[in-house]
Amino acid sequence: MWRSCILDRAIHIRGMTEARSQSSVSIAKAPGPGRPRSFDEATALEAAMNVFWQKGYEATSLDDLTRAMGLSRSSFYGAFDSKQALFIRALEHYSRNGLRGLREVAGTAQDNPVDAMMLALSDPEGSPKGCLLINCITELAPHDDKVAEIGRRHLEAIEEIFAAALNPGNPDSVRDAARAYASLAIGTLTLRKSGISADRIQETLKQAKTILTG
Amino acid sequence: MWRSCILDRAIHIRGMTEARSQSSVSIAKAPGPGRPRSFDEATALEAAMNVFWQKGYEATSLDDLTRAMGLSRSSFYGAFDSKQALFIRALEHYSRNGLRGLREVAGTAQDNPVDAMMLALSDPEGSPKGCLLINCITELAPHDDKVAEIGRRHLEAIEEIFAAALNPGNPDSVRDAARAYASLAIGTLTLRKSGISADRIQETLKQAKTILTG
DNA sequence: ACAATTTAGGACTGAATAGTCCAAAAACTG
DNA sequence: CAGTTTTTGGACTATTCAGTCCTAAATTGT
Repeated sequence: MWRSCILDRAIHIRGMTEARSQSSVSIAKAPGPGRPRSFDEATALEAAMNVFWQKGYEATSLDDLTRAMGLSRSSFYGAFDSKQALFIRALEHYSRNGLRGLREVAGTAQDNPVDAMMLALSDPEGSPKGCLLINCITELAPHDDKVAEIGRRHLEAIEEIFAAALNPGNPDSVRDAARAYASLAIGTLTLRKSGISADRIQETLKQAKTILTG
Repeated sequence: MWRSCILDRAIHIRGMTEARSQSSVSIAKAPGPGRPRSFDEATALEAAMNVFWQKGYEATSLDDLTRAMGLSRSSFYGAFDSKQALFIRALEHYSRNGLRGLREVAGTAQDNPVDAMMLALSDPEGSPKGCLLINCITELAPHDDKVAEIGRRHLEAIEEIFAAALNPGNPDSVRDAARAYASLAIGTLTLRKSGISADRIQETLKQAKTILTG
């Protein structure tokens, strides 16, 4: 459903048969008695994630969320405990999907995984929404330990994928280089957000590549 | 008064003789009749800037601002028209000071201006507050044209300084390389914000340098 | 069909928000 | 000193915020 930034290529796991669909985080609940939910939790989570992605955490109101998710306030608080808790779940969902997508990119383009990863991460084609997690690190990490930790883990995972692509035999030897590549990708996302055209980002990456490899 | 991120090394222009001190943006007002202000506008602006820098725009309340600036609400609205207007002035103040500091760094370290700029921009020593303008681009640029424009101009100016340092004779020929350096610096700020230690940032920059120059 | 159980709708709450207003005080000018 | 102008403190307002609560509706098991 949501494209842009290959880091988060959809996949959108629907329920296996019908109603057992659930967020990959929470354990599926017994069908039990009582009125069944009229919404899909995973879909709602994804809708919420997109709102956070577009507006940031502070600027997103509960009305924004319930509107986008198609939920009443009761259902919202019944399924997700609070704005904060939902936010954390959205971040984790994003990170999980993004890392899977990135590994897929690195694995598919075995001729030049680093270039493919740079292109996917900086996402020059997509809308300049940036990366949700980087947005949130910038907005919240200094004041929210949980966000900081999720962000740090996400970035470390990206570095690890870079390191494995740079030197599969001995990834530890290229940790700093991997971090440099990650920094470059992150920087281009910010440039893109400031309004610089996608073409220029592409040129910048190409240029960086020729400098980096001599 | 405010250190961290050399991009914004203070300088703190106080009034020339005594009371004529004023924000470098607004024109000094005639001393005229009436009760004089009990605060210095430039100092108050700087205090406000630091609050925005620490908390971001949305998370900063008017009480936060007036407390930090030492102003009553009346004085606040008398001197600055609104939270938004003050914010824009703070951003412009920051950009002006930061670019001056960066030019100074580039000019002083004539043996290796690029390295000096990278170090100053990524500011591994300072607290991980990041760069105010980059924070704001990430938080607001997609929804606020004015912020986007200030941010874009700031980044373009940084690129220009890099280009001049890379090839003083023909800066236009190294525009993309300059942008690559700027991206790298921006990326390290985000890494730093996520909690990665200053030492690792230094190592990453050193590594990037050896890759970049062969 | 009936009791048990869960969701849904939306009114409601208390706190926090940006911004306004006014009376009193403080300074300059004549 | 008197009059004018400006600043100041803080009370006030209208709106929005996240979160609660209660009633009605929908579904299950027996």
